[in-house]
Amino acid sequence: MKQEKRETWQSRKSDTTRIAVLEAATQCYIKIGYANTTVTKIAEEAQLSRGAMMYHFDDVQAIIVASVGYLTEKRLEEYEALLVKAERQAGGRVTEESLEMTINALWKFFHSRYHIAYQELIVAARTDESIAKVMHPAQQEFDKRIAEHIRSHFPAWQGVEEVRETITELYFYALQGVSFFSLSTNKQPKIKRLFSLLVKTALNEYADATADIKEAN
Amino acid sequence: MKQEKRETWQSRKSDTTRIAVLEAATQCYIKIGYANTTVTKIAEEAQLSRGAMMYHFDDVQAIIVASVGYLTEKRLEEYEALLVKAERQAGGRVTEESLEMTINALWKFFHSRYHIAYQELIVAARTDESIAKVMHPAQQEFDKRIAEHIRSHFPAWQGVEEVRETITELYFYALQGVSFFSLSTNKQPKIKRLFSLLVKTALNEYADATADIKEAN
DNA sequence: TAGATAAAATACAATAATGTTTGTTTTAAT
DNA sequence: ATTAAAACAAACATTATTGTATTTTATCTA
Repeated sequence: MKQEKRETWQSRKSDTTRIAVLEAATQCYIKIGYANTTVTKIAEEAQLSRGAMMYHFDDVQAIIVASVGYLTEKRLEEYEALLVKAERQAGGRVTEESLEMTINALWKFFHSRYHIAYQELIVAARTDESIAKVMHPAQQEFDKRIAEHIRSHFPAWQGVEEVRETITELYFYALQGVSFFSLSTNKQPKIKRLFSLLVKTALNEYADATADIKEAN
Repeated sequence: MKQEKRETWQSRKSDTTRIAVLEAATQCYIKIGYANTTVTKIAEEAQLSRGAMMYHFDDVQAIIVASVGYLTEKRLEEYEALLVKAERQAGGRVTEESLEMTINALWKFFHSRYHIAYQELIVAARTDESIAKVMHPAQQEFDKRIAEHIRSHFPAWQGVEEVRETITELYFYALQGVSFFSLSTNKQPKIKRLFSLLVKTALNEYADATADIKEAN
């Protein structure tokens, strides 16, 4: 009994309102944090009455749960935009410059609006079953899409998938760590040194892995 | 007009109650998250009336702010216990085994009770000025103590401080990233691969740096 | 032992947050 | 033009949360 959804005036209006609410929620997570976010504040931010909001979402949980999907999507868009741009500038080769660009793009990603907001939900998910329940599959989907993206945009690593994956993980974890730590300290960590090491590590691993392949032939 | 604090019955009782409250707060951060923690829940967890609690702390903020100091201290204890133990088993050398032990100790640290609780406050500090105000100096103090600890317990890196620092940062950021990501996914990342790479990287950097020094002589 | 003080519990008041109900406006369909 | 339904707004009731004031209990000291 799947309802045919026509493109009516209402459905369009409803969609824009829903998005306005989710954007408002995002803004609340960013500005006042998940812990201080309330339906009232979200409604204010969306310039909407609470009643109107609750017409589109049953309760608070519904908004939060919808936020997970919304932010996952937005985050993916942001990631792809940033990394496609970096990749375009860098060309397809595995060089110091291209790796630096990749790292800088990742850096931007981990400091972007949507990721900051998502971080709040990640933390909330640890102790909130209903968030975790939607976040885990969403994160899996996200990982899958990222993996696809890397596969198709970094063809130089073809044949050394294992190494590529490990380097990818290292880069993600390290930058997530930097981004997170920067929340608790004022001092700028010596990012450049760290980035150089990350570049160097990738170059080494890549050289080793491709040498192994040539050797095998 | 500094009041001389004698070791009276009251002062002892007061101290144990304060600690009970801070432990209860910690437990709340861990079990229900910072966002859902209330004074009522903390009092329940501490098996204390709210009135009694508010006798020791002026308001919620006071408890949270005190938590930062308490957790910083506890976290440092935990860190030192774990890494001294690892270092003792590993001996003073820079080997694959010793680095693996160090990483495993760090892994445990980043998954420990107190660190998990502290993570909640790190996130809260981003949007709460009063928390950030005490957290930033606390974190600086923590970093300083860690640096001292590493200096005195990893003498093999003497003369290559720059590399040691960079590796330390890499290790901290990467493991913090892993710990944080594990909140949003069920899937165990391929930790072993990553750890191997971290070990390899440190060994390479160490070898390079010490070779440079010998060469210079 | 009586009075003073610290610690803890209880009771009270004010506010904030949520969810629900009811009412109003706007668009779509007949 | 009238009716139905969607979108939104406003008002209400309930509960949760905080902070404060008051009371009780326990310990110390003169």
